[in-house]
Amino acid sequence: MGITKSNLFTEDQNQLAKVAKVLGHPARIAILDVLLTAETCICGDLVEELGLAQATISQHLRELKSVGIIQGNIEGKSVCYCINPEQWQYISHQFTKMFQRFPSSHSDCC
Amino acid sequence: MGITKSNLFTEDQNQLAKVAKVLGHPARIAILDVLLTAETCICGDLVEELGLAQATISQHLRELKSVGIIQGNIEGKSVCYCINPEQWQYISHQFTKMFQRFPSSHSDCC
DNA sequence: TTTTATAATCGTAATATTGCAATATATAAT
DNA sequence: ATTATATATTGCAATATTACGATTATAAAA
Repeated sequence: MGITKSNLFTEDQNQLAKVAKVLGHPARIAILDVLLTAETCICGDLVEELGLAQATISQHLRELKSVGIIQGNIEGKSVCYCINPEQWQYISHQFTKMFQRFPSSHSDCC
Repeated sequence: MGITKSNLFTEDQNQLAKVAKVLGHPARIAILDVLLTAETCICGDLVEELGLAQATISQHLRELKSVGIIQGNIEGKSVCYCINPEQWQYISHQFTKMFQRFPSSHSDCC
């Protein structure tokens, strides 16, 4: 086994899970933290900021790009990464929609 | 390797990533969907609703419980699962806080 | 007590993820 | 053209996850 049975679930469920999975690593949250904090877009300084090898950072960046939440633009011999505004909003909305389905005024159930 | 270097990151980053990781599987999103939809708390009907084996569902439930987002109460010989209101709110707030750090009126950067 | 029903746990195979060194690629500088 | 710098990709070892059959634990029912 070891393979997720995506066919059992809806498109929405698979998509939300995929984004959550990408957010499910502290290095990737840390990368987003850096991109959110820096007023200007940070490039490969990420390798110095976080204490991971260059190859590892590059891999995490690729995963973040895979769900479109960040984008990278080549700038000379380095690459400038930043949040992708549209996709950030979209993903934010998807999570918010789910969280809001549970009324905040809900007493304990079973 | 294969082991996440949690020591490199902040407590907040590790915690948010941990919750996101738990949400990062469609079966677990589907379980939350069921719990959000059912007006009353659903128990092991989850096994029938989703098409996964009982052992697999039980494992996913344990992971959801591990971050406190759901709770299970023994009811006779079955177990009633439901959303944990306080933790749901807390987790919702953590995600919202992160998403709101990026101003919605942000033009493309680099 | 024995049986039945429900859910958790154990053991295990298949697959995925994490991390890094080494290498490849691409652009800038000399 | 050669060298230096920055990033991506490849290959691989260690570890984690997914899924399920088999077993165990618990409690209701007979």
